[in-house]
Amino acid sequence: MYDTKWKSNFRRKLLRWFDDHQRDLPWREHKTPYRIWISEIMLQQTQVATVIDYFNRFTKRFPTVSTLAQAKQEEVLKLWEGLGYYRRARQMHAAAQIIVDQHNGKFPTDFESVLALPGIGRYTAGAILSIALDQQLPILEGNTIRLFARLMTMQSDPRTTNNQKALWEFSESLLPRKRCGDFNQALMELGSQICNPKRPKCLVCPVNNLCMTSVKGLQEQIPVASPKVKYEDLLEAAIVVNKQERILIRQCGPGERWESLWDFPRYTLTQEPEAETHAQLLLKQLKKETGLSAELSGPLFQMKHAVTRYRITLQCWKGAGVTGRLKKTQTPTRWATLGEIEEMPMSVTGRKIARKLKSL
DNA sequence: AACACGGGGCT
DNA sequence: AGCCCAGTGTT
Repeated sequence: MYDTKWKSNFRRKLLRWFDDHQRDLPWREHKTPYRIWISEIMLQQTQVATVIDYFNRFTKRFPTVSTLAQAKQEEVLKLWEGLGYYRRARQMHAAAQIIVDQHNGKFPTDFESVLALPGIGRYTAGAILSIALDQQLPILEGNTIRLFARLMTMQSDPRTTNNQKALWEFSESLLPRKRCGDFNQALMELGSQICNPKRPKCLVCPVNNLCMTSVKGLQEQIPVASPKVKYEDLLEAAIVVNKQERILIRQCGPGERWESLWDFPRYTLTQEPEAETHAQLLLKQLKKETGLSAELSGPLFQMKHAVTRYRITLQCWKGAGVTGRLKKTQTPTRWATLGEIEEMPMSVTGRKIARKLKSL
């Protein structure tokens, strides 16, 4: 079934389709390794539509490896604010400095060196070098997993180790000799525009007659779904502690969610006892961490959000009548005005709280 | 092999 | 309310 003739048909039809149907995307304008790198990191687990504005702002401010390498981490994170998976930004910044130090400021062009950079795994290394330099390297990610699973009529969970291995091999076996970058992009474009998860558009698919899943009508069965993650409900509280015009904020440390980002003092509440108890609990935590005493009026407002596998209800409290001196804390902590907070990289909920305060 | 890591778009 | 998204790194 996947003989030489099948493959050459597949390549030809896919590339022809791509020539006519590829979207205009900013990282497709000039395909340098640097620009493809930025786009690929941003696109990890993040949809194209979300990335476009971030990519344009980021490459405008940091057009080259060395401009990125020289930047303060705060500024890099600020441009990343809202994108999520902030480790991507920190690792990319670190990688830029490695490229300056160890590769003479030129983005490396051999697979092993690229793979060795922080934040770059097998997919991203292959994507950068194939798309920017047309190197013959396979890719495998969300779109292609689904596409290949259907082409192969894979009857078991494509995310198991064994099936991943088979999918990588399939991806490699499909590569054309030339136009590898276009080919890899075409695979992903087809996966996102035609071979989508729900109700794939097989009627207009350029390779529908090469796809046994389409021929047999098994689109809803393949790919086999992975076991689903269950959400856990969490109750958290954030405290807005005012002193004159300034508000207490802290920088999240290693091991915490939102590492390196700024946030309001935040605590997890075990269950939902009396509001009175919560207030006392929060005050005790605040005192313990910062040495500050305060009164609590609130909750001011509530918001719901989801991160990773948690559904979080966040109660925002307001502290008043602050006394005591801010002691040395485990993580950087400081008093900042709303104007200063605007300029700092914040967690998304921290940003929402700040905006809300501004409107009050 | 299982988890942690974010947030938003879409059904 | 789920599912999904141009994944990587750690345990």
